[in-house]
Amino acid sequence: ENIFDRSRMAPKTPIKNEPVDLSKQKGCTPETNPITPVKIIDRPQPDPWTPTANLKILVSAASPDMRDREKKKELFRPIENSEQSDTPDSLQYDIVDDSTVDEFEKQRPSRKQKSLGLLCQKFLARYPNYPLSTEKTTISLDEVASILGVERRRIYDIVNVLESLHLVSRVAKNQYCWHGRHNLSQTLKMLQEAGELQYGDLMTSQPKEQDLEYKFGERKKETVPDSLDRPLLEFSEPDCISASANSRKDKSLRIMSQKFVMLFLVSKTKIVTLDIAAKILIEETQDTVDHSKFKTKVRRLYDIANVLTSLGLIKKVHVTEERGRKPAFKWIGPVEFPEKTDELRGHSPTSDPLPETQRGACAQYQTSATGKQRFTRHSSFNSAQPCEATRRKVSSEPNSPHQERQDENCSKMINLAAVCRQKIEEDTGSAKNSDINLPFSLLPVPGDSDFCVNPLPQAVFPVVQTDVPSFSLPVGISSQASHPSTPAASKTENGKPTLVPNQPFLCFPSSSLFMLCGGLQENNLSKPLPTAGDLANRCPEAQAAVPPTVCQKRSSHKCSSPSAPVDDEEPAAKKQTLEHSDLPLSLVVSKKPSESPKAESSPGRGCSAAVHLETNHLDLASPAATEVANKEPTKPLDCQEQEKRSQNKDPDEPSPGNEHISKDNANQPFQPQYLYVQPTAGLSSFNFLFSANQAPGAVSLAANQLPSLSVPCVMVPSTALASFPLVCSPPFTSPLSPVPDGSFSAAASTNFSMSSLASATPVFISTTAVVTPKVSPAPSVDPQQPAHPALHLSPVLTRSCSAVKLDSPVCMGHPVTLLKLQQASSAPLTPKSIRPAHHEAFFKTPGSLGDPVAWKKNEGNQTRNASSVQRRLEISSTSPD
DNA sequence: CACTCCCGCCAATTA
DNA sequence: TAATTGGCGGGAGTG
Repeated sequence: ENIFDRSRMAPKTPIKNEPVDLSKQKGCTPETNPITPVKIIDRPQPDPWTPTANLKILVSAASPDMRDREKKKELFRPIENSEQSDTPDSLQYDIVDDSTVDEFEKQRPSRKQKSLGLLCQKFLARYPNYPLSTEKTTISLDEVASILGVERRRIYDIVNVLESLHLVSRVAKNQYCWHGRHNLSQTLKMLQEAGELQYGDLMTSQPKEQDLEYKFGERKKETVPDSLDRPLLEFSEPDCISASANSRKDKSLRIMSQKFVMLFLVSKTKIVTLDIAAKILIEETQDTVDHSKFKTKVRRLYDIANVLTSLGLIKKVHVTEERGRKPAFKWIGPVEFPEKTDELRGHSPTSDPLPETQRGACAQYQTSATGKQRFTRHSSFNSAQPCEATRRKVSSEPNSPHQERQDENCSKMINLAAVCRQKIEEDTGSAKNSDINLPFSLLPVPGDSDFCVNPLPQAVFPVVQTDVPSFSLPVGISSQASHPSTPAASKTENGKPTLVPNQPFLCFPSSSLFMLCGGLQENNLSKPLPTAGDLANRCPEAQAAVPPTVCQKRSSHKCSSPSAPVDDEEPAAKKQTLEHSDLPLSLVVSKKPSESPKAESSPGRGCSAAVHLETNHLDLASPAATEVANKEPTKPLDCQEQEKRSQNKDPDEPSPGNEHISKDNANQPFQPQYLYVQPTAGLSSFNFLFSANQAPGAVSLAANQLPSLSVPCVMVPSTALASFPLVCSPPFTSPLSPVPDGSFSAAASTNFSMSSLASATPVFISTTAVVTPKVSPAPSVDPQQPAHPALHLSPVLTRSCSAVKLDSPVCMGHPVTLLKLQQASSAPLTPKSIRPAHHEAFFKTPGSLGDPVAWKKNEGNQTRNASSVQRRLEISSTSPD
């Protein structure tokens, strides 16, 4: 601390600048340090002020290796840091900028500055949310501690929590492996499931947490106690089997963290008060609850909460109960994945996705995106696991061979998705945690897909048909789609895309394609949609309340995908509803959350994908959908999702351009259509593509004119994509027949719209976005190529697309680019796709600039702190603005 | 005063 | 035995 003082005095100014000082400090530090044993001395002080710079110096001195690492890290930081955004506004650009921060903080290291939350942010800033699979980042505790200028003990606190969520795994002594959030959704899902088993009764049964508390008190012991640790462990480390030795570790922060998260996931309100959590946790551990224990537990919970807050998974709120006001935390992370998917899933059995695979896939994809290697590393994650295994135990590996295959195929998609997510998240994340963070998760998607699958396939097509006469195939497609419903089978089958030659539709391998939704706003509206009605009923409020325009705007902005769903009459309503719900969501737990009632799955998704699905269901569903819809879960989900979306979106945001578009769209018959393809079961990680329905609008192309087709989104399962080429036939005259690869489906879809429109261009754009897919090998069917696979689809498309879109895609290298592209497309259509926006973004092609704007707005509004990357994207994409 | 939660002692584990 | 992990709770900072 003494050191700090000095640093304060003099160094307060940005530290970085002056290495010299640092060096000096070093010398000093040892002396000063004497107090603490060895380690402490070196690093402690310097850090505080200019954590990074000083630390680095110190570190470098300490070991060359560290230096190198640090350098590397630094390089990354700017890009990766998006996370930071959440917290410190200033930080956004560079974490590195400690200097900036320092200025504020320099003055004195107040306690806040030393907070675990802040420390965690710094920590997280050093690593990408969605690291490319290729490189594993290893984390050296000593190094990090020195860099961050804290004692190791603190790093343990952070790492333990992160580990509980599988964001990192311990490889060896002092060595941790950074995984990022690729598996987060999966992990959360697991936790949710586990939580339901353990706490479900309590949480669910009780309307309010308060009640829960009471109940907990009663039940705690019963339900929780024994199982707690074990299950948790398992959850936490699905991969790894339960920890071998439970000893102390079991009860530690790691477990507590998981349990704590479980409580959120199980809670309807998504709000958990500290005292309740403490009680529950204590119970688990022990029956006797000493006051002291309680206090200790609460302390730990604060520690955990700080880390989770830094991750953007929860935020602090106050719950006012009868008793009084209590400190509590609200879950603002994704919620959907787990639950209900099962129901839907029935079909897609498999999907158990292996986190690993997903990861690998993602990584692969990314690489591919980069344009380089593709699949080079599936294993990366796997390897990671081993690490964990070493540490703890190895787990059984669920993975089956097929999964791997899928992985490959899917991986592409997944990667895209992952990339998109990252981008999105980054973008949004900074601004807003809640929605942003995990919008898509590979996992969730699958689940969604599942839902969708049943109803969707058929429904979708029909819808399309309704909307666009041109689509002759829809039916056929739908049939195909239905097949896919069974994931496993499909895979084997895959490869064969069903093509409908002239059809506007895309054909996916049965397995691959789940849903296609077309939303026609107006037109569709007219349609009788049983499902929609149902949906609407469910969320009647929303429907009524939400002004269409608004929704559209949002949708356009945010995500095409969501919007797309909206397109359909119902969807819009839903969206609206969602919005409403979302908006209302307030700290107060009870109220809104309740709405989402069960949204079991819904919430989380965050993923646009999920949304899509839902929407799709609704829309598509009309026929089948209704049935599906009937399923309670689905509905709620939809609602929730919508809500989420809505949340994400700000109604206000309206990007001018987008708005226009959206309006136009609204006016126009556009129908956003989504195509959702689900990967085979194996995919658990899914891929989805969205085509932006928005595209039409977004594109500005004449999209407005073109209203006829807009295929908002296409989601394709990775597998589908990869293995099967999707075929899109040009709906209309324009024959797009060419089929984009699965990956492209989105593109293809867009194309349709485009084609129909005549202004193929926009569509193409989307395609371009798709381009990334090319990464994937697509076995395909399509002639398309790697280079511009999607483009090939239609001649027209090819031209425009290839030329234009592709180029834009150039950006591809980074996910960011992709996003932008997507964004562009999105704008117009969907009324609200709040969340979806993300998705949209993905899908959106550069061409549709308008959308990007929307995005920007959305994100920008939402997140002030868009990460640098985000900004970049936005900027580039947003040019329109 | 209550809420947070930093800090670091010191025990359990591990190398 | 030394080092690493990490439980734990005193007590300080904040409002």
